Amino acid sequence: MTAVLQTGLVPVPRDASQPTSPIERTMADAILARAASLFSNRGYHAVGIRDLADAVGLSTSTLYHYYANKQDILFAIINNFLEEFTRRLIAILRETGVPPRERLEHAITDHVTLTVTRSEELLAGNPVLNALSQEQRARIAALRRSYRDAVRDVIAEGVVAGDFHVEDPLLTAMAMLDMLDGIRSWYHLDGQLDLPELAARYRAYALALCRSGDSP
Amino acid sequence: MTAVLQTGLVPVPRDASQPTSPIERTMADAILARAASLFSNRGYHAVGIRDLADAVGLSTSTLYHYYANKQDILFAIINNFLEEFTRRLIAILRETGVPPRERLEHAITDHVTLTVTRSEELLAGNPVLNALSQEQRARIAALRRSYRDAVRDVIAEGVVAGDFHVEDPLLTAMAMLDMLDGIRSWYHLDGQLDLPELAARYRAYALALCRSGDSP
DNA sequence: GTCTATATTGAGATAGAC
DNA sequence: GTCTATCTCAATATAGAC
Repeated sequence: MTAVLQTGLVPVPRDASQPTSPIERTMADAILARAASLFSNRGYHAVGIRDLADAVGLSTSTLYHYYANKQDILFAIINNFLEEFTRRLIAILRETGVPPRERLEHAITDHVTLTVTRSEELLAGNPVLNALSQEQRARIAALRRSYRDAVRDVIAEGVVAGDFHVEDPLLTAMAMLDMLDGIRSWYHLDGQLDLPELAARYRAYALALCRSGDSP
Repeated sequence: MTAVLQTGLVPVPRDASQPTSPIERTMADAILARAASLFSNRGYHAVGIRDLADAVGLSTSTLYHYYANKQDILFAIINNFLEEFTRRLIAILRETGVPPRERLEHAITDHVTLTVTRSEELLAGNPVLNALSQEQRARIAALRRSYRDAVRDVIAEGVVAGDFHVEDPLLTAMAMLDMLDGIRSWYHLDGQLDLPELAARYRAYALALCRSGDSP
């Protein structure tokens, strides 16, 4: 089988002085996209190099032209997504001139939306991380930690502002993120609950957590 | 190496008319215990049959005397734990003569405690489930569903009693369980937060979720 | 950049004796 | 019930030509 992806994806011949040619960039990205889909549906270990090659219409050797090994493909998927995710969410959480409560609500909305719309790239569940190298895991952990801390900070600011009441903003942040991360394991777009409604419910849940110190 | 586990584990010679002899029961359980530990620490796929055999001091052949394959060992661990877990938790959630709110609080306490004290057996994270057969997955899913529904019911009862205020008790239950399940991925007993305190915090979070319909 | 063909390893599982 | 020895096969990865 010839490379089915190549056909529509080569836009224009381009300057070859760049380290990575446009077509290679595109192909590399296509590999990631297909791999994300397969890993997400069948699980990382259940997907072989041959499955990946078939899915993009390449031979296994050619796959190795783009990525050194299967592990690197997994890492690229997780890291690419998490970099974008973290950057976006932290920007929201730290937006100046917006009260903490609103920043948190925006963040929840975005988090839920990204979780639902890009669930295939969301492979950062603990068990697959075992397949990564120590350095790779450390990188992922650092990204997640920076996001978690940003959530903690916005909660703490809300407490200072008198809007929130919690004992331990970090623990509250972790509970909140676990709650949000769980969505990916059961939510399907074709269900009864549409995305805006889902996000609205989770905004309410998140705010409730931020006021868990209120009740007796 | 001889079977290190055998020594202390054979209590008394017993009637052999039973399908499973006492020693076999004990050995089978010992295999599960070691396997749970290995799977939990290194991940199911990263642990080989030989690792398992070494850990219990048996040859691989002898392992296959107790379990038909690796998959069945995984299933036995998950299913045994989840059966006990579900039975206990549902009993708490349905205790008669106790108001919904208290039942929920007891359940959270037990859930958190079991999560922390028996984390090795808690392998029911989505990715490993892929390694099971369809029937096995269905069994696990049924157990989890029955627990989830019991939580939903106690929330709904609390709403009727006027103690809780939520739009959708099922969704609230799912958010709550995801929040609780997340604990296992980051909590370690040697941390600053001890178990009673952790449980107390999560009781407060759970109650807050049950009143998420209060706030504006 | 892509292929065909193949090397290599390590896994799960089994045979058959004791 | 337990062992030693081995089978079988699939998976990752590579060699080398085009």
